[in-house]
Amino acid sequence: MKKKPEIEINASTEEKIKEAARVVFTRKGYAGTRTRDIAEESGFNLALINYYFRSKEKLFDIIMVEHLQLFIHSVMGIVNEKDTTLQRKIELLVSHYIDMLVKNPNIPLFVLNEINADPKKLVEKIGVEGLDRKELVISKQWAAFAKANKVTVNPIHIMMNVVALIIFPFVGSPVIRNRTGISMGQFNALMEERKKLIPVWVNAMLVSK
Amino acid sequence: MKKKPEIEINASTEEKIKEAARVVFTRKGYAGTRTRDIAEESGFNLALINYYFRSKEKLFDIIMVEHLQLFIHSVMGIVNEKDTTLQRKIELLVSHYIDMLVKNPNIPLFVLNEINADPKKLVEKIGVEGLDRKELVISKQWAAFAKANKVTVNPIHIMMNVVALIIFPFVGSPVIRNRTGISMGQFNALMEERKKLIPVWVNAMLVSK
DNA sequence: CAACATTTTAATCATTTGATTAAATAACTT
DNA sequence: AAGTTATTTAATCAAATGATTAAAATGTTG
Repeated sequence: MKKKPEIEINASTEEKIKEAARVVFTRKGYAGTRTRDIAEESGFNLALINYYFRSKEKLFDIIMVEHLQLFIHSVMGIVNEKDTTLQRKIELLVSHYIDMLVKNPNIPLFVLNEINADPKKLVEKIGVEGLDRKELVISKQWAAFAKANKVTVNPIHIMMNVVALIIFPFVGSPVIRNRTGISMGQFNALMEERKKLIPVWVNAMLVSK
Repeated sequence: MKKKPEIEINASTEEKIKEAARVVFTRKGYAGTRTRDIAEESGFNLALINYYFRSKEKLFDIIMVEHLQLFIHSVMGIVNEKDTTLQRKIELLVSHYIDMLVKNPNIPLFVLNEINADPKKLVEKIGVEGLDRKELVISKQWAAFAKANKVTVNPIHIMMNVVALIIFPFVGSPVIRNRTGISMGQFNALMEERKKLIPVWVNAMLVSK
């Protein structure tokens, strides 16, 4: 027989192709990516891509699911902690996501795009349909906080705002950099500042009337 | 000779094709759009598209420039008013943009995408390189406001935040709707609320320390 | 209506692109 | 080393796609 293949054919080559696919797909999107681009980026022959992943779409799905999981799984850990306050969770989420986005600034636009292209296709692939938002620890914390502080605003607004303040600068980065003339380094420095600023802003929103 | 052609060949057909192109490009992006999709959407033959616009790219450029101008020109009017306060300008911008986005919810993702695909190509096409931000009325108003209220935060943050709070919900709409389960109608109602909320939130940010 | 210009179409090209195949090379096992 | 399996490649296919062409249909003018 053979030793162990079966599952892991050759982690090295396969991973190189995936990495190349990640780069190209994330930069150009599904429709904008040619299988040949991935071949070139990976340094391997075109047929290799199909040998390992059967089709462009299958490879894409793998990359996409990994991105989404990176996005979602980590958040669940924070959001469902029992002994972390609502405010502290926001601080953690902001800091955690900005760190991640500074390293992978193209992910948000890519993900938003492809979700937009086929909303239902992707939701099922990440296994989050099953969770009831109302059961999340953070939901209960919000309810308690809202009651105690007489906050009447729809929590969806707050959710949108937190996510918007974190993600939007990365999505709009080319426009922002062009309009303001700041460098990539300066941009990242601003993002670093936002780790502290966003929680303060969100707090200010909550107490504003 | 001929009557007046030269410039306006046939506004009706040409405009129908442009409208179809607008719809398809905005929904699927440049790479995701087939010239045949536009033909089908417009109801005309494929060759007509090339007859009127020579190529897919030329047609795309026209649509894109129109979108960007819709986005930018209107803002300039508001931003450069002499007799409107900073706070009032924010109210006007928010209200104006949300109205526009409720009608054209796909524009932001489309524009962000294509700018990302080729940042320099688009900037030149809208004729905004020439304007000096420091000379804008709103910039001076900001400087005065910041001094009077001892606001030290980089105004780029505030700019990003205002734009983020306005635009992000539309970019993230599929995710938001999926996660929260709200309908399109409820979503639009929330956007309507935001016209009043965002200025309040921005104000709260400015006075927060 | 005749002559001409404009508008629209069907048919066709040449590339691009996702995918397959068959064969060559490398790696591993005994 | 021989035999077997895994990996990689060059060559090729079929469908999709942007674009062109030549001709038909429609409209306009004198």
